[in-house]
Amino acid sequence: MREPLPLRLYNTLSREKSDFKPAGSEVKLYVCGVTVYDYSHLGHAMSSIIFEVLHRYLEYRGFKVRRVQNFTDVDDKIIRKAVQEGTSADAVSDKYVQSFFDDMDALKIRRADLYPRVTREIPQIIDIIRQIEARGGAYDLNGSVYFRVLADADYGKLSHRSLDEMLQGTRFEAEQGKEHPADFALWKASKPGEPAWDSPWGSGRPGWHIECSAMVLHHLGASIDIHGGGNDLIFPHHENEMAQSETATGAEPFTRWWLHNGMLRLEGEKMSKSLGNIVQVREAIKRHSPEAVRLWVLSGQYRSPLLYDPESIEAQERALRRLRGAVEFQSPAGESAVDGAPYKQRFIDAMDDDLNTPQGIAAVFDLASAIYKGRDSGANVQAAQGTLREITGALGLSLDTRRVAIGAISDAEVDGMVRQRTDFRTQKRFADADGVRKQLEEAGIVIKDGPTGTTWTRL
RNA sequence: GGCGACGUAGCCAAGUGGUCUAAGGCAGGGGUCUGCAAAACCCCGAUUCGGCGGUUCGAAUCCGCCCGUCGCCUCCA
Repeated sequence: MREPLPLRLYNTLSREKSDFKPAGSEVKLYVCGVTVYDYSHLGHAMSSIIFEVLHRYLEYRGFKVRRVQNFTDVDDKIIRKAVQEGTSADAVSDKYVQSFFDDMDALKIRRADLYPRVTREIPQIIDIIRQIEARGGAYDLNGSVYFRVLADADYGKLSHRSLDEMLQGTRFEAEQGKEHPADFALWKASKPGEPAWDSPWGSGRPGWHIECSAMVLHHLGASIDIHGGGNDLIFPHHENEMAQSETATGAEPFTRWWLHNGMLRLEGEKMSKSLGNIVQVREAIKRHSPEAVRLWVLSGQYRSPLLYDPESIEAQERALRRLRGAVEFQSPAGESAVDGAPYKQRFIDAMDDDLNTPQGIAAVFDLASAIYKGRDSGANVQAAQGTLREITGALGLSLDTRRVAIGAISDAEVDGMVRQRTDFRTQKRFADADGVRKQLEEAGIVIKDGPTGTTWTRL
């Protein structure tokens, strides 16, 4: 196999693809997680799958990776929900942190190495705000602290907007006394009944963006390799996060590669909690297998928007059978082996080009096809089957699992019924044989009569 | 209003100057296997890339205009 080309990743900051090389011995990867005030939806799943696949692929290409994904567990919506439900903000966030893990585990998304939570990082947050203050990047206003955008000469560089452009056509919240309309809160003075912590500026809580800065700096350092999230976070969240972090540490760049995934849409609109057009993960997994959801997400390039359509996921369910079928059979012991290497090379080339998963998956299906053809001509395809498992594994796609419905009949029962049907067939009692087959079909078992006997699989 | 992305077969989706008379998946048609079957395997599929001009020896790929869809500018993966 020839020397692989370097992995290239598209960077929102530079607006172009460039050869990826981590600064140190391990890739520092931070992914913006969810605000835990409700059940997660498929958009969160999409983002989580994409950055998990990035993690896996980096490892596949020989990098060591440390992935950190945060939970934002203090926020207006959490507080509001706590009030509605007559409970505490902690209780609300605990509940949805747990449900996030349950959902992502159900989707077989490999967990990050660390999941920090804002409320456990308050001292670090206060430290950073003090550093920003010390560098003239912040000012105190009635117990709140604001970031001074004019103190940051290149503010706007991530979202590629000047302050003038940002102000055009938009009204920033006219907070009394702010030096500039785009100045944003690093620390919010406490209001009665809200969670609050002591600080040099009085009792209060962190602003929206500062938490991520603190968690990145604390757990990964002043400059990280990759920062990921949905493209709806580019502005203001990531823009502000970068401005704060670079002001606090003086280290530039704060993030070497900014990666943003496209939005999941429902009926042409972005799926979002505020629009109310969401499909919760816990609903989706009742209907779809984790593998099908993953293949569906990866069927598009991660920067493009993805349209939710249950039929599309269902189609992946059928496509998966092709892949599973290609590794399930025992290879003929023949000599002329099928060479998986060219397919693997195509896969790597595609993935190296900013994770072109659609193209990578095309190579996967072509390899499956070659395996089937090899089998039919009696070739030894064992090594090729291994390659297929290897490259699907790099996508986090397991080919060994099938949907087994709760209360499904046992393998032994199926085997018994299949034997009985074979007896009927031997006796040419086809009506009885078909009756058994129908029964099995209703239980989700598919019968296949081949030259070497009858096999069955669960759908 | 400002900034940006996209429009490729019935559907999803790669390809961004010649190897494209355009990957891969789903659906559809034909076939193999089978007692009949099968959601299993094999074969077939756009002379064409939203529209109109232009650049070029050559464009789905570059430029301009138009039409359409979407995202950010406010909480958001």
